[in-house]
Amino acid sequence: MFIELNTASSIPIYTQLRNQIVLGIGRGELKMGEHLPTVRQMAEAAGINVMTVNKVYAILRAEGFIEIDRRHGAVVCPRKENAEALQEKCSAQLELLITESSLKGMSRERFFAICGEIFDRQQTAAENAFL
Amino acid sequence: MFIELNTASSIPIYTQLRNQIVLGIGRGELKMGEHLPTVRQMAEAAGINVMTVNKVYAILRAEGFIEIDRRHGAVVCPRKENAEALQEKCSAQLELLITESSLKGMSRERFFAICGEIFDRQQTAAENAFL
DNA sequence: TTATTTGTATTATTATAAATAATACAAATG
DNA sequence: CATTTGTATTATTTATAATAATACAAATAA
Repeated sequence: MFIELNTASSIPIYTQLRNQIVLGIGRGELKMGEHLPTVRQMAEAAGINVMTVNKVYAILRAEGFIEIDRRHGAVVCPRKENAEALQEKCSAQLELLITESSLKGMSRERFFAICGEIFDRQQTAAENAFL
Repeated sequence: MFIELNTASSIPIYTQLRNQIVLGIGRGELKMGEHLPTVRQMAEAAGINVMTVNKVYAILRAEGFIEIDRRHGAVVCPRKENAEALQEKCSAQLELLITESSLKGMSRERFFAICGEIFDRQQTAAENAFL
């Protein structure tokens, strides 16, 4: 699980960290039931503050991507609670993304090809997660 | 061209306005060559500051979605300059979006169906733009 | 038991960004 | 000439991001 934060980016550190953990789950680098580093470990490894990491873990828990055990830290456990809310958010983002892409000349076929590649990668990752 | 800003949202006003204009172009509500309201008109209509609108127009120009004529205001004129840079940004966002969606139980078929609908809507919008 | 580690709550401080406000100015228009 | 355009400037207020230094209850391991 590589974490790489860009402090020069306009994207807040806690958002970058949140996104990379979600991507790590999707890629299968973080498997179901696996433990994340403790907030203090993660903070030291990433060179950021403990409370920033704590904020990220709290967000991921609220979003239903992890559960938090006091003693053993955060555990990867994707739940499907707020599924509808998050799917609506995704649809709205998709329209913006597709609009930007197609205005910049990306064809429908190329867009679908990129989506297909991403889905394929995640399917194999999900299969490996149960070995 | 409806502009609806949510000042209670965590998304900055200037980002909301920028996104809605881009979506308006994609939907064909803003046609090629059409004039946007002047910064002062837009500011009054949306109930926000002139400089906030100016910031949005400057961003849209830098992204290649509009051109700015000093006298007649902003003109819709999608260019394909920074196409590669923006397409890479889209790909990165897509991976995050697909990861979130599929972890929340959205199937590949459903995701592609949503994308297809959006593309269809934009194609008819683009056709109407040349009538 | 005792000592340690966990997530978390609290409070304060600094730095940055967002948004507004009040002007002012050059360029273009009528 | 007077007006309107985008834009530059400067200042101020507000909100957020991030760090920092503690502290504490709960759980674990000695």
